[in-house]
Amino acid sequence: MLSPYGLDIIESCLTCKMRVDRIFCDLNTAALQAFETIKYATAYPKGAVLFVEGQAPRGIFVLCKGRVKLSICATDGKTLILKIAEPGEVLGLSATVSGKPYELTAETIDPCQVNFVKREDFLRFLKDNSDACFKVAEQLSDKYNNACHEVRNLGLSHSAGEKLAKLLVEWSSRNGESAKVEPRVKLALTHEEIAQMIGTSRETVTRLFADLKKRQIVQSKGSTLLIRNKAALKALATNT
Amino acid sequence: MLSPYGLDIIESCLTCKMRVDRIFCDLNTAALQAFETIKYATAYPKGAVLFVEGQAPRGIFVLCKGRVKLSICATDGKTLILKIAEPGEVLGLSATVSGKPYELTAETIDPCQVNFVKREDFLRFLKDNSDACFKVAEQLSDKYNNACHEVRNLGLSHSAGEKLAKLLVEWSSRNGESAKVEPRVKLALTHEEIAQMIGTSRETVTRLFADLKKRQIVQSKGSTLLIRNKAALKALATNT
DNA sequence: CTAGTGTCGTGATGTGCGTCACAGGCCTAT
DNA sequence: ATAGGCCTGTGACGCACATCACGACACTAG
Repeated sequence: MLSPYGLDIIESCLTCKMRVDRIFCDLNTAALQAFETIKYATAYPKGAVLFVEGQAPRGIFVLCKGRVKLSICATDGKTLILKIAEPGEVLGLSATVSGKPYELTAETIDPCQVNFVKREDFLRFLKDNSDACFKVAEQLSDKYNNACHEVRNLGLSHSAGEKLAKLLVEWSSRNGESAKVEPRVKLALTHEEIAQMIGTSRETVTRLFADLKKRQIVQSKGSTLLIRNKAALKALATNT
Repeated sequence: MLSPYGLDIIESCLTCKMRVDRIFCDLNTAALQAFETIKYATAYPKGAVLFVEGQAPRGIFVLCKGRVKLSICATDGKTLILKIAEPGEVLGLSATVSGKPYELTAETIDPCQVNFVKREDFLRFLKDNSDACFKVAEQLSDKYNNACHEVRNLGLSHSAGEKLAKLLVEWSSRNGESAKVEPRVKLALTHEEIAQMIGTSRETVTRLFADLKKRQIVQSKGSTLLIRNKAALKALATNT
């Protein structure tokens, strides 16, 4: 089946291939079937907003395909991107559990497929499935962990360069850490967005990249970034 | 009973007076009794370290009395205080659930009474008590919420003054928001510690306070701080 | 009483980076 | 081909804040 946005739709969580270590995808069959009955499989185009920071929680969004940008935003429009969510992640979980407003804004940056579950349905589901409930706790722990890292990176860095180096190190180690080939990072974001991830200005990011290139630490090749000297990058990430 | 540190010990969670809206204190009796059997009631002097960031999780610490400073720390010794935990809070929860290392360091700043529960015992308890499991999810959501606020404050402020104002507004609204009396804040922390809470230097905090006093926005009276002009403070907290 | 330690207050100095301003490159639309 | 978007690159300028380096209290210990 093809969605309106040119996406192969994953029909059912029961047959979803990405079950390994995905939340809600490795539950027992009974729970999965219960989940099937309450979820709404939906598709979004690129640039769609799943929820906005401050809204009352409508429910959870299980991301099956595509990436979603999670950000917070100040009154003056200044934006901070917290993370780019990948398939398998559950969005809006903590707000849905606690009943407090969504803490962040979620916006698709690819065409996305999403399973939505209404809050009441989801809470009932949790009450009935203690396994799922425990999984939720685990997932929330992960999110908390993530947020702590974010705080650490933002709060304990001495310079913008350090933050950028940290980000690049993190990205490059996510994309398969094979010691042999030169690590490379797909730059899917603009300088503006990178700036928003490390809490600095676009111009500073541009300048920092220029500096890294001049010092032979990285080298850009189209839209991918080769990391020529990972040791130096790591030094920048911890030092200064 | 009196502890080694001059503390009245709360003997049992079954009779604990602070049950209202405290996690684990408003469970059903069966669950509470199960909890009783696995918890270790312990007491710590001021300055004791409950756990250190990076340690493998030993278990959870339910804070019953006293305050605990939660912080993260960079390799160079720079420290960021995330929050001061109050009685009723569960510390080390997310690490214990996920099995990942503690994200922060917890250090008592008062003599404290704490109920400790070993990780294996706690996980077993959660499997057997789905109510408790749900409460844990709620508590984790709260923590996540908190962390998001921290990120917002650190990442979206334009100046140190703005961050300090935010902190003061938050403190003053916690201490009973009675519109009539002039709001006041008990300054239980040194300038150094306040600096660590907003990610700036001690000298900057001192200068900011001097400035606030000169502008008649606050006024210090011993170790408490009167807020003479809350509107102006709030303006500083959002503006600039 | 004096020495020692922790906290606060304040000046001088340097710099990282935010901001403004503009120029050039690439892509789509018409 | 031309125009109008986005994006990247660079220079100039100024200021907020870190850092260093003091001196002044307050409090405890001996």
